[in-house]
Amino acid sequence: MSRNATLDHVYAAIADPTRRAILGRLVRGDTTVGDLAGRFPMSFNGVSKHVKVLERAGLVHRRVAGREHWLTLRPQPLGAASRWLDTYREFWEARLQALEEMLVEEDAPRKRARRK
Amino acid sequence: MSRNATLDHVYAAIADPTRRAILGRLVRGDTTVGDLAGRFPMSFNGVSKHVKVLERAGLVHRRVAGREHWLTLRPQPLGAASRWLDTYREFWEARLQALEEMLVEEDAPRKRARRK
DNA sequence: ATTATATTCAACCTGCCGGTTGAACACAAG
DNA sequence: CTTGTGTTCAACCGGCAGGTTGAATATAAT
Repeated sequence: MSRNATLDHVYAAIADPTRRAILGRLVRGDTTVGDLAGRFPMSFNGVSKHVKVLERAGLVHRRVAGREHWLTLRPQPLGAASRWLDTYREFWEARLQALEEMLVEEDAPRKRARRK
Repeated sequence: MSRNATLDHVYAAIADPTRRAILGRLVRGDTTVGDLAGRFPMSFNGVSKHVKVLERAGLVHRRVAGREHWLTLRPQPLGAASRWLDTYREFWEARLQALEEMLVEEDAPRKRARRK
């Protein structure tokens, strides 16, 4: 339950394109809030809030250095998120649904006719 | 851009524990809205809304049969979600961050002292 | 000391989310 | 045709999310 709360936060965090873009920048190295703010069509405070959401989800670590706040990617929670998705991997990989539909809509009528 | 909108919907959909539980039920076979409604401490309409969110994200397909609505898991969008996460896999697997921190907080002071 | 820079905090707005209730609709069964 | 069942639709509510602005805070530069 408390673990699920974290999973909630992580998925909610990466559901926003701005925040995914921030992670995309952070994966190439640490940076500051101000640097990020310059990269998005949004107020400084808007970006600052997004960073806070990522922090709450455990995806970003903040290190205060003088008046600048340096941000580091913390990718581990993404590992947990990916592991939950893995439960379903076999299902989308096999794509049994699509195959089954083809059978239902094309072959099945023939099969039924044959059985009769 | 239009693909990202889908990714937004998928992550937002699986950020809710009730919806993850619905997917967990659906992976074991098709079922109806009413059946799902019986499984959660929530009104029928509450569950119905969650199903609609999953549908919008392309994770559930609805087939109307008489007065019942049968739901099928559509796992493909989870594949897209997982693929985006894969970009970060190497980072959380290597866990270079944790190692680096240990160095910074333990060895680095000694190193600095030695250099002086 | 004053000014400029990097940032958060607080308040506010709009709109969506999770949830409820009550009505309406569609179909099945008597 | 009437009644019961499975479901959506519409309206509403409290709260949170994404965004803005304005002020406050802390540090650096002059």
